Amino acid sequence: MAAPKKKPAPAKKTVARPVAKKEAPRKAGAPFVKKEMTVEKPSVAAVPNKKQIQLLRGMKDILPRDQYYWKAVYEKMQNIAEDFGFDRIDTPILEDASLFLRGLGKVTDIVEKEMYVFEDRDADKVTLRPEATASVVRAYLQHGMWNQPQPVKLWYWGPMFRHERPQEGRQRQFWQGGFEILGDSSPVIDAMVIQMTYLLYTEFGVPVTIHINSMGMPEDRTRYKMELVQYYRAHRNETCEQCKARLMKNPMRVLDCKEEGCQPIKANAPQIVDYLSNYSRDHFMKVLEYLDELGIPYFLNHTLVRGLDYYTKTVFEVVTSDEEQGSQTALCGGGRYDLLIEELGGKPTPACCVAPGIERLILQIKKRQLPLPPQRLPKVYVAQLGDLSRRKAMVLFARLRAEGIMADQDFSKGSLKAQLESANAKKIPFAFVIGQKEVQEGTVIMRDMDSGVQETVDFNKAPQILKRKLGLEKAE
RNA sequence: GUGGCCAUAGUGAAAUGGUUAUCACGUCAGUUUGUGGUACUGACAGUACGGGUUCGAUCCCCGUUGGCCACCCCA
Repeated sequence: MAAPKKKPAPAKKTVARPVAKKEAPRKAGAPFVKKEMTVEKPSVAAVPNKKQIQLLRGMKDILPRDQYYWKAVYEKMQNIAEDFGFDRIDTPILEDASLFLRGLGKVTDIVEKEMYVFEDRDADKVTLRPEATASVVRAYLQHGMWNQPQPVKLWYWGPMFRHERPQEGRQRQFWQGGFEILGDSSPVIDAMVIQMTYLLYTEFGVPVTIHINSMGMPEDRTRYKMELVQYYRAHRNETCEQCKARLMKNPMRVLDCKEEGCQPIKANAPQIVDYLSNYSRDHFMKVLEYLDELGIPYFLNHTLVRGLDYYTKTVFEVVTSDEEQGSQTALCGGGRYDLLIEELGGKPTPACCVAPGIERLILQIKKRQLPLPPQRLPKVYVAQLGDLSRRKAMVLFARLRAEGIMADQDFSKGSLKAQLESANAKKIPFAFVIGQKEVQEGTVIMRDMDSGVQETVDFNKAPQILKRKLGLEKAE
C-alpha cells in the first residue's frame, strides 16, 4: 500500500527556497503562487516535515470501493438479527478498564498483552474495548434490563481494538457484529445463536465448519484440569516447553498446542466432555440435538478452548472450510457465559453470544468472488450546457428524485462531452440533455446511452416518460 | 509480543552509485464553446521518513515507520 499523496508541489517549492537568489522562470501552465505570502512568513511552514502522516499500525481506512461489501454484510447481519427478534444496541468504544479486567479474566491473552489501556486526562484508567460482550452486560445491568421480558436479545456492530501484530485479516482496529441473548439458560438459545451464525455465512455462500465444544461449569473444569495436569505431568518428558509453561498458568491451553511432538499426547489426553456434570452434559447434548434437527453440520472439537474466561458450557468457533485460505481461518467465535453477569455485579443470569469478525467475512466474500445484492445505481444522467440550462437541469434533477428515480449529474462541468463521458464511465443507461434550445422550447433530450438513440420530450413529462422507458411504471 | 520478507506517481510495473527516474492504467484539459465508449495531443503525480558511507545515494549500511508471512493467539 503506497503512501497517500504528498503536499502539492508548488507550495513546497515556494517555501523550500525563500531566499532564492534567482527565481527560475516558472513553467508555463504551472500554478502561480504569490511569493510574498510565503517569503514574508517563513515560520513553521518553512520547515517542511517530509514525514507523511499515515495510518497507525494495524488501522485501516474502509475506502469507498469497499463500502459495497460492508453494506452487504451489515444488512445481512441486521436482517438476521431482526428476523430473530433482536434489538440493536450501541455501546461506547471507551470503557472503564476494570470492566474487561473483571469480565474477561486477568490471565487471558487479550487482557495481558492486547488491550489498549491508558489513563485519560482525569487519570481514569480507560480501555478501548477489545470485544463487546462485557459492554453489553454492563449496559444490561446499568439499565435494569433484567426487568424486561427475558431473554433480552441484543445485537451490535462496531469497531474493537486489540494491540496485536497485524497481518491480513488481523488488525488492531477491527469490526465485529454480534448477537447476545441474556437471561435464558435453555440450550435452545445456544442452538439459535449458532443457527444465526450459520445463516450469516451460508447465505453469502461462504462454506464454514462449526467447531463446537463444552467447557462445562467451573466445577467441571476444575475436575477436568486436575486430570489433565496429572496426565500431562506423566508425559512431561514428551511435551514442548510451552506446554509445560501452559500447564502451570492456564492448563487447558495445552490443548491448543500445534507442536508436532505434542500431538500424540494431546490426542490421548482426557477430554472435558467426560468430566462434565450431568447438568452440563445434558445441556450440551440438547444443543447438539437441536443443531441436528436444524440440519446444521458441526464438528465436535474437544480441543476447542476459547481465550476468554467468561465462557461456560457451550463454546464454538466458525472456521473456513478450505484449508488453503491462510492462517486467519477463524471467522467468528462465541459461546455461553452463564457467570459473567454475576461476576459484573448482577444477579445470576445465564447468557449466550456470538461475534463474527466483519473483515474476515468480507475477505472470504472477496476471495471467493461471491455475488452480493445489486447496488443502487443511477438510472439517468442529467447533462446541461450553460448557466440557463443548468438551472433547468437542477429542477429536473430534483423532480427525478421526487419521483424516486435515481439520477446523477456533474453540474459544475461545462462541456457536454465531459458530462456524457462521465455518464458513460458510470454506465448510466439514460441521459437527459438540456441546452439553450431546449430551455426555450420547454423540452429536454432523452438519450439512450446504449444505442445512442435520442428523442426530444416535454420537460414536464420527462420523469414520467423515463419511468415508462425504464419499465418502472407497471401496466395497469 | 517473537522471528522472517518487503517498501519507486492514485494503481501495477521498469531502471540506475553520476545531468531531467521509464512505461502502462488512472485523473484533468484539449483535438468544432451541442453529444460518451475508439483514436490523437498535453498536463498532473513518485524513490516512506531520519541518519551514515561517498566527491556524489533512489540504489550500499543502520535506525524509524508501515505492509505482508510464520509463531503466539484469535476476529
